[in-house]
Amino acid sequence: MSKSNNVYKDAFNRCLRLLDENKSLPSEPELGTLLGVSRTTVRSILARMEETGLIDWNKRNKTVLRAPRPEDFFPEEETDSLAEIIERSFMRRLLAEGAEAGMQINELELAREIGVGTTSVREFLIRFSRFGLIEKRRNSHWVLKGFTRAFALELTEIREMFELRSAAAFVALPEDSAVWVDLDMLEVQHRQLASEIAARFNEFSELDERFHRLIHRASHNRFIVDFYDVIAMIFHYHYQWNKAEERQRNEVAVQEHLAYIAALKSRDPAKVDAACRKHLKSARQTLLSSIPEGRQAGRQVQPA
Amino acid sequence: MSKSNNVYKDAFNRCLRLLDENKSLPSEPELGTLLGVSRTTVRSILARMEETGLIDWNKRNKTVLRAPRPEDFFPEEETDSLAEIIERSFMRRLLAEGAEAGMQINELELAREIGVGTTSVREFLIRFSRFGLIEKRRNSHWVLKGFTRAFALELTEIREMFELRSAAAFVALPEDSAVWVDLDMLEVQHRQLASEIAARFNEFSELDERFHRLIHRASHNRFIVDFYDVIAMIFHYHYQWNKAEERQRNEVAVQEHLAYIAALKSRDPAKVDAACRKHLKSARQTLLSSIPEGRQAGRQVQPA
DNA sequence: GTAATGTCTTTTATCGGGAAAAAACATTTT
DNA sequence: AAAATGTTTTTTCCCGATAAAAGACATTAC
Repeated sequence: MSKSNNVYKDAFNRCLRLLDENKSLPSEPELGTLLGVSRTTVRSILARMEETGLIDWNKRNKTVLRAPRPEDFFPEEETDSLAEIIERSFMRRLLAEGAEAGMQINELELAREIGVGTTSVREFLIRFSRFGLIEKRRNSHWVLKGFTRAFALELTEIREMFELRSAAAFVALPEDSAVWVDLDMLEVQHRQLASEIAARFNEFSELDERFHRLIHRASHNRFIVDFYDVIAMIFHYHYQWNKAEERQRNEVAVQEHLAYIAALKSRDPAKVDAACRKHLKSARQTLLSSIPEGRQAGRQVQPA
Repeated sequence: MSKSNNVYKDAFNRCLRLLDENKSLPSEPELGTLLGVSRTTVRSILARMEETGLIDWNKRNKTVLRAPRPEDFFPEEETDSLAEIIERSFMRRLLAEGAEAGMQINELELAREIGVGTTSVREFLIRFSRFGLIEKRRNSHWVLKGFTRAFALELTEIREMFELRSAAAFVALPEDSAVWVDLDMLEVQHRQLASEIAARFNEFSELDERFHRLIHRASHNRFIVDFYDVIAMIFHYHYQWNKAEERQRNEVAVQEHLAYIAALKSRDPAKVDAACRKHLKSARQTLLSSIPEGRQAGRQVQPA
C-alpha cells in the first residue's frame, strides 16, 4: 500500500452533492476545475457513479439517474489526507496534558502510533517546524518547545505588528479596489451572525479567519500573509479543545470586528489603529487566559 | 546505498586539526561534545586514526604518533550533508539566468539531476518553502516565485520592522546582561577588520551575520530570531554569485555597523533608531541594485 | 477547428528496508 | 562510585519501488 486514494474519495463525495440538482453533468475538464482535481480522477469518479447506477455515462452524455443516498458516500474518515491525519494526531498530543517543554519527539514512535510511514511523519514535522513549537537537533530527535505562555506572547507580538501595518495599508488602498466589496460582504455576514449569535456562535471562527486574512493581504507582503497560517493553526486547534466561554467570547469579538470594519470604511488611519489595537488586545487576552498555569515555565530538559 | 557517512568524515577531518598540538587525546565522551557527534562516531574516528598510524589507541590511552598529512583528510566534497548539496545545487539554478517566476519545479527531475533520491529533494523543498521563493500546488508540482524585486522589497520590509524592534529591545537590556560583552567583542572585531579592510573585506559577511543575530536575539521572540535565517540565506547565496563592488560595499557597511554599535552603547533609543535605519536603508539599496532588471516582473505562467 | 473524450506517460505521495549515527545498557577502570 | 570503555539497541537518514493522481498526447465528436 503506497498511497491512499483519499483525493478520489473526497472528490467523489463532493461530486455527489453536485448531483441532485442538475439533471446532467458538465464535461470532464469542467468537472475537474469544479472539484479541483485532474481529469484522471474525474473519470474514476464517473466510472464509479455509473457502476453504482447513479448516472448513465456515454461519452459526452452524463445523465443523472437518481439522487445520491447516504450509503453512496465514502466514510468521512477515508477522505482525509495523510498530512491531515498526522497533524490532528500530533496536535492532540501536543495540547494534551503532559506535553512538557523540552520533551523529545520520536519520529519512529509517532509513525508507529499513528500507523503511517516514517517519511510522512518526517515531512509533517519539517512543515510543522515553522510554527515555532518544535525544533530539530541535527542528526537526532526533535525537541518540543511547548505551547507555553511565552509562545503565546511571541506569537501575538508579531501578529500585532503585522496586523497594524496591514490595516494601515488597507485604508490606503484605492477606492475601486476589490477589497472594499469583500469588506462589505464580510460586514453583512458579521451583522447576520450578530443577530443570531445565540444559535450560530460556533460559526464565528471561520468568519474570523476570512476577515483577518483579508486585512493581512492588504500588506502585499508574502511573509505577513504566510504568518497568518501560524495564527490560524494555533487558534484552530487551541479553541477546538477549549470551549470555555466560547459564546461570550465570540459575541464580543463580532462586535469588535464590526467596530474595526467601520473604522476601515471611515478610512481614518487613527480610528483604524485604535479599533485594531482594541480587538487584538482582547484576542491576546483570550488566548493567554486559556493557557493552563502548569504550562508556563517548563524546565528545559537538555539531553546530551 | 542508503546514507552517506559524511558526519563521520567531517568530524574526522575536524578531529585531525585537533591532533597536532596535544600529544594525547581526551576521553571519548569529551571528544564527542567537542566535535558535536555521538560516541559511536568518535569511536569510528579513533579506529581509523589507529589504522592509519596517526595514534596509538589502547582504552584510555590515545597517544598521537604523528602530525596529520594532507592525504589523511577526507576530500572536502565528501563532508557535506545531502541537504547542503541539494541546497547549493538548487540555489545555483535559482539565481542563474532563466529562472523565471512561474516556472514549475519537478521533484523527480531535480533528484535525477543532482543524483539523489526524491525523498531528500522533497524534504529540502518543504524546508525551503518558508523562504517564500517557492509554493506548492496540492498533489502537484512546486511553483517558483522567483528572486524578484518584489521579493527583495517584502523581505527587507519585514527585516526593517524586526530589526528596529530588536534594536529598541537591545538598549533596554540591563547593564549586566551578557550582550554588552558580546557587543564589545564585536566592536573590536569590526575595528580590526576596518583597519585591514583592503585584505580582509571578504570576511565581512560572517561578521555581519553575527552582529545582526546578536541584535535580533534581544527581541526574545522566536519568530524574529528565526526570520534572520531567511535573510542570512538570501544574502549568503546572493553575494556568492554577485561580487560586484564587494570591497566598497563592505567598507561602507563596517563603518555603519560601528556607528550602530556606538548608538547601542549610548543607550539612547533615538540614536539607535537613526543608526539602524541608516544601515538598513543602505543594505536594502545594495540588495535591490544587484537584482537584474530582467527579473523584475516575471509573468505568471499559470498551469491548469 | 475547437473542445471534448480516449489512451498513454510522467510525477507525486507513501511505504518498507538498510546503512549511519545516536542512544541506551553493561562492564571495566581509576 | 564516578567516569570511562565495550556492546547492543534504537532511531535517523536516505534510497528504490509502487499505486494514486496529474499531465500529455492521440483521437473523435460537434
